[in-house]
Amino acid sequence: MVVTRFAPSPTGSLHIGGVRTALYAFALARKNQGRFFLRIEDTDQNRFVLGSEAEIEKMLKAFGLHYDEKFKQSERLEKYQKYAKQLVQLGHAYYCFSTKEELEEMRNKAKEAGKNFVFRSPYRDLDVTEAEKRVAAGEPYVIRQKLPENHVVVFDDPVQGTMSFNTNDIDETVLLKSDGFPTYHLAVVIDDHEMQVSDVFRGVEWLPSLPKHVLLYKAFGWEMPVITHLPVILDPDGGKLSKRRGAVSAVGFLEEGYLPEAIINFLMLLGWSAPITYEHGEKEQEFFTLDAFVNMFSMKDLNKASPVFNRDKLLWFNQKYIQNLTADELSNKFIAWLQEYGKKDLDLLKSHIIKIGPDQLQKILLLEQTRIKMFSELPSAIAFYFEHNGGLVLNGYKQTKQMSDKVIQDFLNSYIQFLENYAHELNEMSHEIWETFVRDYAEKNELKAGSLFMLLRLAVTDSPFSPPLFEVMQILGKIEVVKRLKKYLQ
RNA sequence: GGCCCCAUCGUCUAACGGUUAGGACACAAGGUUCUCAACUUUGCGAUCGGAGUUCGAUUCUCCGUGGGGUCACCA
Repeated sequence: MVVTRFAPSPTGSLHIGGVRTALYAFALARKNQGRFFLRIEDTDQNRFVLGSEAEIEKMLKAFGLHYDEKFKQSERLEKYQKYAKQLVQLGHAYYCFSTKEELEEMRNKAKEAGKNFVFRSPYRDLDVTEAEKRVAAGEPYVIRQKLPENHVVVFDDPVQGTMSFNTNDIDETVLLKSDGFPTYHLAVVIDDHEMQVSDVFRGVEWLPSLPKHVLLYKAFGWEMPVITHLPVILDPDGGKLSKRRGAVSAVGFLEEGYLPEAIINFLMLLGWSAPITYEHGEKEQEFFTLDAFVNMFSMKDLNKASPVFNRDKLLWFNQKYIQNLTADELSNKFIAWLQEYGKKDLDLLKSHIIKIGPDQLQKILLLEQTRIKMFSELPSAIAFYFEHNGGLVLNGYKQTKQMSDKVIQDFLNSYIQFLENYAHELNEMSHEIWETFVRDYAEKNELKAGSLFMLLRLAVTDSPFSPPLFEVMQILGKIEVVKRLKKYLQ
């Protein structure tokens, strides 16, 4: 049975790269009707961040990456200690009494001398009973892995291919810390074995410590899972994805108003391509639902090179996903976003939205649907429906600068009259009647229709950019439109 | 610096050893249009360099160059 897991540590916000790792692990498990576990790697007491675990779970849920079971390493401490001691008995580990400070000094010396430092403890060949005596006497200690000398470890990775490492280049790493907690190296091996994990996905940053893990499996006599090292996601500026250009955490993207579906779709394509063949010149499919991805997923389509995180492309995906929302979805998701991630300064907007009701909100959002790329643009885009300043210089714009104040006043007056003479609400007026009025007026007065439209736009929306004017005015209603226009009457 | 890895348009990527090296994002120009968008058409644009192997290398091998990862009692 295929068993995969996602194993983040609760040391802060979940990185977007972590979501991608989880996505692949999830996909492999689901595709093969296997199991997908969440394992919280909380063995570092110093870096523990409260609330981090809850956030990880919340994100997995938001992205649709549902897990079958959850484990926590901190709840399994005795187990690690037991295995560490077993390793000592087997001669694959030893008690070490060197202090952190001593080690640091050795490293610094080697660095100054321009030499590479590969740690070999003075205690590695100490008699075990002797060592146990010192431990029993209360001396602080760690348990270190004992490596064979000049031994080549060969490993095969589905994505990275075959790699080999020499133990002479590798430190004898700590397996059990002096606080009794295991390090990652010990804990992963034990847990993956005990959870019967068949396939591991993790970042390439683990590659250098891979031989340690291989040797541990050997020492225990356990069968190894297939381990796949995923390339890191790079920043456009080089190096790891950095915060300078926007969010890097999963929540961060949700806060900015990206849809989980869009993010996950973008993430799929970052290092994976669909096994579909196309005709020469034919457009390729790049929209995939999670289910479609799971069905198509295969290790062989994973890429080895490190991709650069292209925010423009993500934004484009998000725009497309927003465009494809139904009116209900659009308003529901926006309201959910406002409630979940809307900051304090949006409280006023929230109350406005509640006041106008869902039908009116939907009309407003529909007009914005093709105009925004993420939800965070929406509050400022729709603010004009609720607040109106009316302080613009109407002929201060490219389309209106030819118009004198007199011309503007005349038009405003007759337009207001036109509205007031209309017996019903604007909803009942046809677009044609409205547009004909403006165009006829322009013609009679030798004006450009475009400049009149712009004039109205400026007066009604406080902005030279807005959704189609007539639809906006229909939403605002006759009374409100007239009120806004009258602010410009002298 | 040691060890490990990578290399196709600016970016994500496609291409049984044989293609005018394809698609997408971005960018530019045109169309549409009451503004901004959206939509649409077209354009720009790549096999890192050098040796091999081969009738023929983007594809295989080696060497350079460039980039990345990692060298904790962190994961």
